[in-house]
Amino acid sequence: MVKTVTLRDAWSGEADCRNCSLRTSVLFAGLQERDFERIHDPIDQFTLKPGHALYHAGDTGEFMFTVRSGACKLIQYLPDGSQRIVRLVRTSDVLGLEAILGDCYQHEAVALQVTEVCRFPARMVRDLGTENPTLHRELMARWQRALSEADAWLTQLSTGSARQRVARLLLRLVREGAPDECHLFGREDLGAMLGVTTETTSRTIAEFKRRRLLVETKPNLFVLDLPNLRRIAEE
Amino acid sequence: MVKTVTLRDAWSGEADCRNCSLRTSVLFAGLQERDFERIHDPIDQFTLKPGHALYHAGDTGEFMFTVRSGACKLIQYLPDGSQRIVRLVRTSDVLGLEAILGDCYQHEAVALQVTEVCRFPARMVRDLGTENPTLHRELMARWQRALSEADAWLTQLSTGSARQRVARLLLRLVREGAPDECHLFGREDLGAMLGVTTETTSRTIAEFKRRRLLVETKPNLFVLDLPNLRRIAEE
DNA sequence: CGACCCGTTGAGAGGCTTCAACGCAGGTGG
DNA sequence: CCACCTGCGTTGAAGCCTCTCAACGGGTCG
Repeated sequence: MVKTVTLRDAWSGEADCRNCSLRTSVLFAGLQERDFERIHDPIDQFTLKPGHALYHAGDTGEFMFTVRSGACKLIQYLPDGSQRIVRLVRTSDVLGLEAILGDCYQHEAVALQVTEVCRFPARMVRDLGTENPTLHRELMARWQRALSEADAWLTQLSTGSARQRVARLLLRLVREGAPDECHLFGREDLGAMLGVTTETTSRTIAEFKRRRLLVETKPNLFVLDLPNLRRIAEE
Repeated sequence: MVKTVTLRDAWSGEADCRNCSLRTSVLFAGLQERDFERIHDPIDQFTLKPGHALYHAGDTGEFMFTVRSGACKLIQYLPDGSQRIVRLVRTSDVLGLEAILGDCYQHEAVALQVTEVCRFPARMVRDLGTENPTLHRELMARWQRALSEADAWLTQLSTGSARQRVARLLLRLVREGAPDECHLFGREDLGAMLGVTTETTSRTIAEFKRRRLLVETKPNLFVLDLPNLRRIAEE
């Protein structure tokens, strides 16, 4: 299911951070011109196909990544072999923070869609971070955000009935810009995010569709009935 | 249930960080003498009784805390009013990391046992951290540890049958020094950690006791049958 | 002694899982 | 070009697990 791909195959060019279109929202937002001059290692861009892994749990973490577009799931495996998705990483999020500490990756990172990422050496961030207070702060903020996300997954997506969980997940998947639209992933992945089976997920979503809480406009693109979904999520 | 206590009532003295018995394992492990000279604000110690809150979600986070002994639960509430325990904080752990960023507290922190904490201003850590690479690194490591804990709670304690969850929680509660002993909390708290009801938790633990997987030596102190509990946890 | 909290246990209902089957789409190969 | 296969979403039926509501006993504290 998960294809192990050499990143060589996915290479799509060298990044130009100074002129990055995400420059304001990205980890390096606070860097000045003199900081960029200190970046000597090349920063590469990659394009991942759905199902392809960016890294595996236990790999030595030499690199960190910024997601430019698309989405990745962070997976942890249970002793019995089943998997649980512990977080989603989307545009402008950072992958592999643990590499700064020299830890190995804690999850398997797998693309859910076509996903573009920038890769940079963790050592570079470590060095810049000790001298640049803005980056230092930004790093802590990223960790805190990841932690808040983790807590939210526990309280919102792993608590309550399957119907509530699905509703809460749908509401979390909408993005600014299209506040009532939502792109859905495969039922198996949704189930692994919610801690329920594929069948239960499918049944619940099918029921939502029948009740017009979800309307499929294009394949896998849904318009949400926000008020009623919120009601279900909270009841 | 949760008593809101002014910390004034729980004050138990001023800390002497230089001679702290936890000095080597605590956030300030890397501080040098010259760093301590820069600490002018007093660092107070408090002793909390079970059920008493250290801070509430949404409070402005001015302080951080180190747990010297005991244990606190970090609670988040769901829209319907039910609560979920998202993490435990125990000896030498840090509470309120988010305060460094100026965020308000994300959880309600409530003592599960008699708990001693040291309180220090977040601003102090922020200032020391920007100039002290060791502390800087230690802070990131603390965040990473919290994140790993959060992921583990999701995959181990919120996945699988109630029997598996209880077994995994028991195995997580043993501490170095007494590798097969474990102090249990109230059934309601255990349930809130596992995402199951009080009754299910009670039934499961009672069943474990009947099957001799748990033997109560003192009130609420249990000796564990590690091999068999591991088997249940992983099956 | 009575009130209360907490852990335990029972009975019934409901929800989720499990196992199985089916249809549909896309891709492959004859 | 079409038959075939495979992956995925859906649906059904049965069984099990967990929740819900309720009751009971032991302990503590006023």
